[in-house]
Amino acid sequence: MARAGLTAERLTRAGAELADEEGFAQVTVSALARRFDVKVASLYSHVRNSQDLRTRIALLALEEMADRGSAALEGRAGKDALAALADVYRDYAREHPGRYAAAQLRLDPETAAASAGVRHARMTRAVLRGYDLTEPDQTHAVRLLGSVFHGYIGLELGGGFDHSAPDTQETWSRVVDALDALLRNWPAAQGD
Amino acid sequence: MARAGLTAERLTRAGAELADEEGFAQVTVSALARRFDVKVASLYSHVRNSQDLRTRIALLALEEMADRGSAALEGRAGKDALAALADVYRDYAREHPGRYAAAQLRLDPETAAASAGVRHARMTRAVLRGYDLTEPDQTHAVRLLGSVFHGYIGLELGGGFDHSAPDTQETWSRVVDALDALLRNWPAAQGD
DNA sequence: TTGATTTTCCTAAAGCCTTTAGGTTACGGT
DNA sequence: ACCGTAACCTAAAGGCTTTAGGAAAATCAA
Repeated sequence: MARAGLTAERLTRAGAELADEEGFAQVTVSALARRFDVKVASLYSHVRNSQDLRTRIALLALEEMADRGSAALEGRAGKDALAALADVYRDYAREHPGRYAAAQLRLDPETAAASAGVRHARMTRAVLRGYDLTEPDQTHAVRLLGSVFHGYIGLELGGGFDHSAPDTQETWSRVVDALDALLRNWPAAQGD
Repeated sequence: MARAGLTAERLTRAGAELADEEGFAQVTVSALARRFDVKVASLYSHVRNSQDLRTRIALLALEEMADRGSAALEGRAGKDALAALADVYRDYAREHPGRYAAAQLRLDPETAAASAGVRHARMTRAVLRGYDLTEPDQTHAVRLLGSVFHGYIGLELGGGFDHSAPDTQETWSRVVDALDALLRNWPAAQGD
């Protein structure tokens, strides 16, 4: 019988689609085998195990987001850049909730260091170059931006904002405005 | 042979401990049965199913956090209240990572409405009373605070800050300072 | 073209988790 | 003491993961 043409890449891609359609938690070796109409054991020639599969999807998502981020940041600076990067993350999460969830997976240090995660860190710092922050404050700001993006998207995707009134798009712009105002006027360290 | 004295409550509590020790994902009906030295099927008299067990743990965590929050907010206002509430969440997450993870579980609307989640929303609004925000802005601010708390704690717990320099405690205070400054000086809606 | 080699995919099987059905047995109340 | 109601158990089916080892397609050489 003809072969299915399995490949780590094709499996990863199909896994990402599965994640977006059914949720990242539903990405299993078995489900993927069903998609390719192939026996489960066959996948193990291409992917080490279930964890490996999920990690590959995470890396794919990080890469895709980083690509979008780079493109969005080209030729932008200041608030423009901030808003662009923020939208990249939010839009990606809305278009690809499963992939976005995958990207939150905790990677072991070496994998993380070799991943597109470092590009993300660089991009955030690039945005912050548009503001006047001293070095230690820049790190605090990187963490704050990461927290807001990750936190907001997580809550919005999880339906945490479903039962309150103003629509989430409005809040999102106001949050970006607020971050811009904050970075433009970053408070000095408080005396104790 | 003597009975184990199972109860939905005891199972929930033990499940919460299991979550803190091994991670929320490792909370399974089987693991819990092993803890009580009881056959798996026995748990199904007290808990509807695996999902039900996890939901109960989530509700417990929400309740515990709300209790801490109420206590922390008593007699505080303004930045003091903001910092206190922020610390409640962060400290709880650090002490009880599994429970905290459980609290992120997406609940169906009725369950959520009957949960301590509403107390959390009330507490955040109470903190915001210490700042001068119009009604729609207050909602935006509620969402921003939720995002920052949830986002920061998620990243810190996930080890997202492990590989950068300043310690996370320092960043946390600066983030709270920043939020206070921001709320004190909330930017008006931007013209387009 | 054909034979050897490699790679792909399969069968088989063990282990763990979930969930349901139906049977015992311990305990509390009368 | 006895009786009914939990509480707990045995049994079994179904799903996912992972490994071991076999069969067949594709590749490449002579």
